[in-house]
Order: sequence, then structure tokens, then C-alpha cells
Amino acid sequence: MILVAYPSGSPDVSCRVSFEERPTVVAPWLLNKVLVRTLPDGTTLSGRIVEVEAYGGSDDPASHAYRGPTKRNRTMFGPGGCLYVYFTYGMHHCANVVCCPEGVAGAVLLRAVAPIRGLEEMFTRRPGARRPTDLASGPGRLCQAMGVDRDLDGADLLTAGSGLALEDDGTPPPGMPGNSPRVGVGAAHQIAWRWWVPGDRNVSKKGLTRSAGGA
DNA sequence: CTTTGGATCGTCT
DNA sequence: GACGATCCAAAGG
Repeated sequence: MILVAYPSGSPDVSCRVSFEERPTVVAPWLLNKVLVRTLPDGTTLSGRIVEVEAYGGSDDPASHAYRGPTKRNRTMFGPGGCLYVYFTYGMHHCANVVCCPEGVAGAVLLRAVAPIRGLEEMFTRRPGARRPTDLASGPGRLCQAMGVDRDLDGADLLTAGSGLALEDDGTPPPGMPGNSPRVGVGAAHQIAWRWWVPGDRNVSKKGLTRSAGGA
């Protein structure tokens, strides 16, 4: 039982217990945190998280974990603060931050980041991208730009040396984030489990729709 | 600008 | 054997 998740009222990205919260709590909190990728050759790529979605476990029909653990989704049942990467549509990878206590499935899909470091490398990895907003404005694009694939599944985002890390540069999450139903989820189970940074151009196209955020 | 359909393969039934 | 937590190019307004 978690008694105190956010002792100071301001979640600490380096604190494991923060990731034992539910995905609907962790998701909006991740907005404006920085995702840092260290490539095998030492190159650093980074971007500010501007769009996320929450996925649950046995309570969420839209979640990979809805019908229990499988070889593919087992990372979702592991400890919070780790990365869950899956491959879909025969060509795209998507990255998630695992949350909830170990044994309980839950994750936050990283849908978009605003590139900060390594733009040149990202353009190389994403031929066809013209503008910086083409680099990581979507879950598949984000993974392609930052070199994230299934090899990083299970990586610990709170430990240096795992290749991918979460950092807090002091920018707080938006006080009133954009909020809408999730993208690509059947209308039958639509609830507003998607959040974004209002006004950020890197938010994926399908989402500058109505919200509580405004510009 | 919006809409539409094809690509492509690991995973689970 | 069917179907994606998607992306992109092409075509139409």
C-alpha cells in the first residue's frame, strides 16, 4: 500500500514511488518532463513530452493488458518507471512509461515530444520530415526519431545507463492541460484519457480538438 | 486543408 | 487467420 506518493505535492521524476500511482495520475504529470535518449555511440537525443495517453489493466478494454499478461505485454505488469515498447502495424514502435505497483498493469503512452537536442540526428532517422514538428509528433514518429525499439523494452527510466531516461528540468506540467478521448481507440470505451500541452505545435495533428486547455 | 486507402508482420485466438 | 494504442502519399476541395 502506497501511503505517500507525492510527499511534496510535486511529483519527483527520480522517485520510484511516484510511478506506482495510477496511469491517469501519472500521465498528465509527465507533461513537460524531458525524455533523454543516449544512443549506443554516445549521441544524446532529447525532447519535452507534450502529449500522453493513459492505459490501464484488467479495467481497460483498450489496454494490451486487459486480458492478462502475455509474452508481449509482461513489462506492463512489472515495476513502475520502466519502459514498455511494442511493435504494431508491421512497422511502428510505440513507447510507454509503466506505472502502478509491481504486479498491477498500467502505462502511459508517449504520443509526442518537442525535440530539444539532437535534431540533426533525428532528421536523419526520419527521412521525409521537413520541419522539427514532423520529427516526433506521434507515437510511431517519436520512436523512430529517438531510436526506440523493442530492444529497449523493460529499460529502467530512473537509472542512468539504460539508454533512455526521464528528467525534470524544472518546467512544471501545465496547470490546465488539453484533455480528450484517446486516439485510435474504439468509440465503445471512450473516456478522456489523453492529455497534451496546450498550444504546443508538436502535439499530433488529430488532437488540437476541443479541450479544457485552449491555446 | 481534409479524406482515403495501402503498407506490413508480430501477436493472440 | 484476423487485426491493430500508426504513418504517409495521393487525390480531391
